Amino acid sequence: MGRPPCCDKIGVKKGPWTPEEDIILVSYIQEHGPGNWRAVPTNTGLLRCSKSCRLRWTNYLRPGIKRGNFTEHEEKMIIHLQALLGNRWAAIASYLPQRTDNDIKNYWNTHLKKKLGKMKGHEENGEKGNSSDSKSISKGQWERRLQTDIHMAKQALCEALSLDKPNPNAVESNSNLPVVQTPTTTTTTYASSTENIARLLQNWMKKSPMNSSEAAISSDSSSFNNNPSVGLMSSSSPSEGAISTTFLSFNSSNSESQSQSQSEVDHEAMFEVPETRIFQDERKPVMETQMPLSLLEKWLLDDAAAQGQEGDFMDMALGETADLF
DNA sequence: AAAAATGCCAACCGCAGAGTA
DNA sequence: TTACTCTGCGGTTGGCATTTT
Repeated sequence: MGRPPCCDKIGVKKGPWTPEEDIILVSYIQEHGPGNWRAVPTNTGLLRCSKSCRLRWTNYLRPGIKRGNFTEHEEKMIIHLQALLGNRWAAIASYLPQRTDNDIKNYWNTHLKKKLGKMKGHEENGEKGNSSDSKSISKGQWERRLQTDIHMAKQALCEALSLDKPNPNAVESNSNLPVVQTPTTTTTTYASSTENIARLLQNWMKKSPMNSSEAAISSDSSSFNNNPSVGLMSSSSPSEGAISTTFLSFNSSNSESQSQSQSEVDHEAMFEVPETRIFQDERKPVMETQMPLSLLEKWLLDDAAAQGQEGDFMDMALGETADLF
């Protein structure tokens, strides 16, 4: 018996989402929280498969997503992370809390790959004289890189496990984070759509007998706490107080790490509506939103420094990209 | 101004792993 | 243990937008 299709192809709509569909989906998630995607199409009447709903939410409708141009720093992050992690876009995206894996993947495929390709070509032209040397070096570097990747994976695992405990450095290191700023003024065709959604959503909120925060509180608390670290804070007692604490922690973590960027991000104005911000980063563990860059930079900088024999890894990684900027 | 080429990105597809009965 | 469902992930593609000819 073959694998059943993820959804019944008959009667399932495909293609771009309409603002109306977005509203329905957002409204539903606002009430029930993300998750249980299987139930979404049946409960909402959307003629979409569950996968499509999830994808739409995680890649587009989820609050806290930054759209538009990538900053120089984000570019560097992606390039370095791609060198470290390969095409594991979800893992890379976890270090760029406001970006989706799809976004990063697209950006890599459309911009950075070419950029690096050009760079490489340029370097090869410039270094024709000692090409044999560089070949042998690069071979050795590849071996070292593999070893380093393994080492880093181990280290990451150790660090991730240790992060289950409260990390006093997390907030502090967070303050050192370069603030990711993007003048997201890109106006896509969809922007107008989201504005429509914003308007309609606001109407919906006004009309709704129960305001959104109440809806959020009255809904299943676990639905907001898909991520384990948040769940730890409130799952033991899904009381209103506990949930409020969770929301506060959401907001505080965001305001600390993203206050500047948040204020500058003008996209998706609808999600600046306070009620909806409770969704912030529902997909990303708080741990990651609080200290993604510090951890990464720790790898990038400390690890190489601590292991003198592998110091050229960073040289290589940075050297490959430094001239890009 | 129109056609062709290229770029870009939202969305789809299929596989794999985790969870569950 | 097994079969099944659900979800997440990465690769790919279709179609719209923009640029070039």
